[in-house]
Amino acid sequence: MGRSPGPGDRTAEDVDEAVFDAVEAIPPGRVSTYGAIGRLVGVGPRRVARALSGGGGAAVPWYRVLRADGTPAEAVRVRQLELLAGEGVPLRGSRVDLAAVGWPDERG
DNA sequence: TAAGTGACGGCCC
DNA sequence: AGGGCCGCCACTT
Repeated sequence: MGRSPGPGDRTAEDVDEAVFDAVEAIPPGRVSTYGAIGRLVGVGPRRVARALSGGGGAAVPWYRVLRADGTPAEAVRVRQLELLAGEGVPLRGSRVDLAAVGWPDERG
């Protein structure tokens, strides 16, 4: 008892669940980043990637999560760009314009 | 126990 | 704009 609260308090499953929940909150046609989701959930970006790599279910729009620079993860790049295009997400070359469709909108 | 790996991010050149 | 380097963190070997 008496141990200070920390990230380790949540089980791995709880963290995964929190990540999935945050990703499901991304509106259609908008996108987010591993770092942004991580900040919402309270974990690092690599932990977010780890959670998404495990699947999470068909209800989780994993393809709406990109790298900080708007580029998709290499491992799923083709499929991701395909799905994003299907939602009408505007692409600048091979990267998404986070300033335009990024979520949450962090501009003041 | 140590070393390697990966759906990352930020800084520097 | 593009590419390299290092730091992070949890998991695997």
